[in-house]
Amino acid sequence: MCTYSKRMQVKPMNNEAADGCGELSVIDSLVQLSFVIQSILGRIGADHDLSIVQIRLLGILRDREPTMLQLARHLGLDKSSVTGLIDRAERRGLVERTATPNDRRGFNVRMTAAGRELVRTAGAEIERQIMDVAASLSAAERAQFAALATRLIGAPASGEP
Amino acid sequence: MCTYSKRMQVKPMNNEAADGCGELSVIDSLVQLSFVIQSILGRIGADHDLSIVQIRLLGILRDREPTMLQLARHLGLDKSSVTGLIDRAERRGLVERTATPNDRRGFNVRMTAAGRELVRTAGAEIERQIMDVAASLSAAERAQFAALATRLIGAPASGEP
DNA sequence: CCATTTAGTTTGTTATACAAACAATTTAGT
DNA sequence: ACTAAATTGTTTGTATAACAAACTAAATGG
Repeated sequence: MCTYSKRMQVKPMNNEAADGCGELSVIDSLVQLSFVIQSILGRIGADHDLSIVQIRLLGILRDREPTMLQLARHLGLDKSSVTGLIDRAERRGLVERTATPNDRRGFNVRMTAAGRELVRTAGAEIERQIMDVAASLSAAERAQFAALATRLIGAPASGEP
Repeated sequence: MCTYSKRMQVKPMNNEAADGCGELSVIDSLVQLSFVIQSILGRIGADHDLSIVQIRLLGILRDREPTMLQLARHLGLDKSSVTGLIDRAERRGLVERTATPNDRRGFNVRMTAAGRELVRTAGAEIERQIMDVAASLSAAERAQFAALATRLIGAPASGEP
């Protein structure tokens, strides 16, 4: 038997690895694939002292300057968690709080030049490593995969409105 | 432009959502998909007071009784981290340390009945929610997706031997 | 102009992860 | 057999991460 128990693992225990296991179910393949990708993100993040949440933060700030609360919503975190997240990022000079025009309470969060630089290099590494994974498919298959995955992502995911 | 900056986000900021964005690149689709899945795992885990690592732990223990060190390797954690992980799981009665036959230093870690019960219910919920996501594809497309994903997972992922 | 929201921070608690130092065993070398 | 070296886990100290509840300051609505 080779399905269920593998679902939660990044890598199978023995080296009767992915192939020795035949075709995975959609569910298993989705879960395992997510761990493979997250593990790449985590490893490259760690190389640059970035957690996955920080990587996501920088990704969001790439073309936006949201308020703390907007960040909290988009990251799915409590606002108090975002305070700490931004504190640490700001201490490292990756990000800065700027005053908002109309509201003297809130800030907008903006990425600094240093932050952009870091995103650029880390992003390139991530791109490279994921491309390595994707290289096991032909160009046509990759396109097909991307098309299917895009539709999967489009699904409401059983949460918010 | 709609590719790069979206890569690190779970959900796009505005609701010009996934569709409004056209086809994602393989890289973007992989990263986003991984966040969708991880978010499901995280949410259901949270419902049962389980972190994603704990979910993985229970998944591994489903059909194995590894030593602490084996667990550390398979989870990609330091051995000292595993001590804490197992301590907490043991305190909750999900897991227990058992003596190993030949080595008086080490233990094997075994899931308890309570642990199995929890895995069963949480696993079913995860399965359901991921199936909801997968439901946006036809059965044939799901099979196709699973086939492609299985091959992606088979790729060495640029780490260990 | 006061009552209520709203935006963020502070405080306290818990989980998580690592590294370095340590204890107890096992394994090797001779 | 007996010591030296390696292995298995735990402990200790530090940092990040996340939450919830209490709190401050500013905006909004009657």
